[in-house]
Amino acid sequence: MAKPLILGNFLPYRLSVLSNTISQDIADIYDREFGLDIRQWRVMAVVGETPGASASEVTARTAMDKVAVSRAVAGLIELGYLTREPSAADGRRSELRLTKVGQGIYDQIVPLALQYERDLLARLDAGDVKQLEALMTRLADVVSPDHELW
Amino acid sequence: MAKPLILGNFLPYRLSVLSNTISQDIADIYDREFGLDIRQWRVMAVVGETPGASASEVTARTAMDKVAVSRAVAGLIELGYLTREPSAADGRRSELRLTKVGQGIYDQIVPLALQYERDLLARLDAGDVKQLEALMTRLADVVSPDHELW
DNA sequence: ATCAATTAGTTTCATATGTAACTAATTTTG
DNA sequence: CAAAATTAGTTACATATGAAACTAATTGAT
Repeated sequence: MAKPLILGNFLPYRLSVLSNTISQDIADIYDREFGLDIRQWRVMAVVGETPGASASEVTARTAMDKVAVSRAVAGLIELGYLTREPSAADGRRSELRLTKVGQGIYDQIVPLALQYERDLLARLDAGDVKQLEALMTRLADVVSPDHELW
Repeated sequence: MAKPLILGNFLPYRLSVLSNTISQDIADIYDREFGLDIRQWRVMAVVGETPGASASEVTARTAMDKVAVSRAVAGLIELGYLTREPSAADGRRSELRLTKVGQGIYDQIVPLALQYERDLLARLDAGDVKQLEALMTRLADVVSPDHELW
């Protein structure tokens, strides 16, 4: 008989369930504490890292599509967490920056996110964490060998 | 200064991008070759493993919600890949089984899926694969310690 | 310099999705 | 055993999502 497929042992499935569970856990925190969805948070994370980034830079660095970025940005401006200024150098682009309020939110979320990550990794010892990161890097390289940003 | 958060180094983010990329790759294969979406395929995978399973068994074993299972089942019956018979023991349940045609599709997909997995893991040596599985199991146990099915 | 092609970003539209409400069958409680 | 509570599954509704069309600005080609 041919080799059977047990969904629960199938790596892509397990990875998907694991990742979705984690993403949902984190989404619940962001939503409960700050009323943000994951996409909005990702935009804030990039803009917080790189003030003045444009929407297309955010798109390139978040694996989000440009429509999703556009909507997340609109929502964040609406909330008063982001500003958008036309780029002097290129009239098509806008430069995104956190407002004072947005920076305050950002400064609160970052430690929460890092804490979540620490809690997650607390069950693994330091060597395992290194190993996990190496494995993920290699897998990411297999599935999207052209992408050098992550 | 507080520790910064670099999205591209943040494990939950990396996991999400990796998993979504893999899921999308696979979804493209199923869609192109058989016109199935991921949810339909997952239902077929469970029913193929466990003929006579009910929709709620599928729900429990796929991390899908019951509405998604209901719709996937309806689509598969429509396609002629699945049959639904009321359970003699419990009139609320239906027993799901692959049709001949559905079984033929299933028998074609399983090797494709396993091949994809093999290709993915081909870059890792056998010890790394074991390690990856162990790490995923431990992480899954951290994020959903109550779920014993995966 | 002008026209074509590309890029940034938004809007539109059709579909996908999840929550909640619902029906029907079963189990539990008293 | 009758009423209440639970469970299986579907339907309805409101929102989320992505593909494609669109506008505006820039770059490239001639």
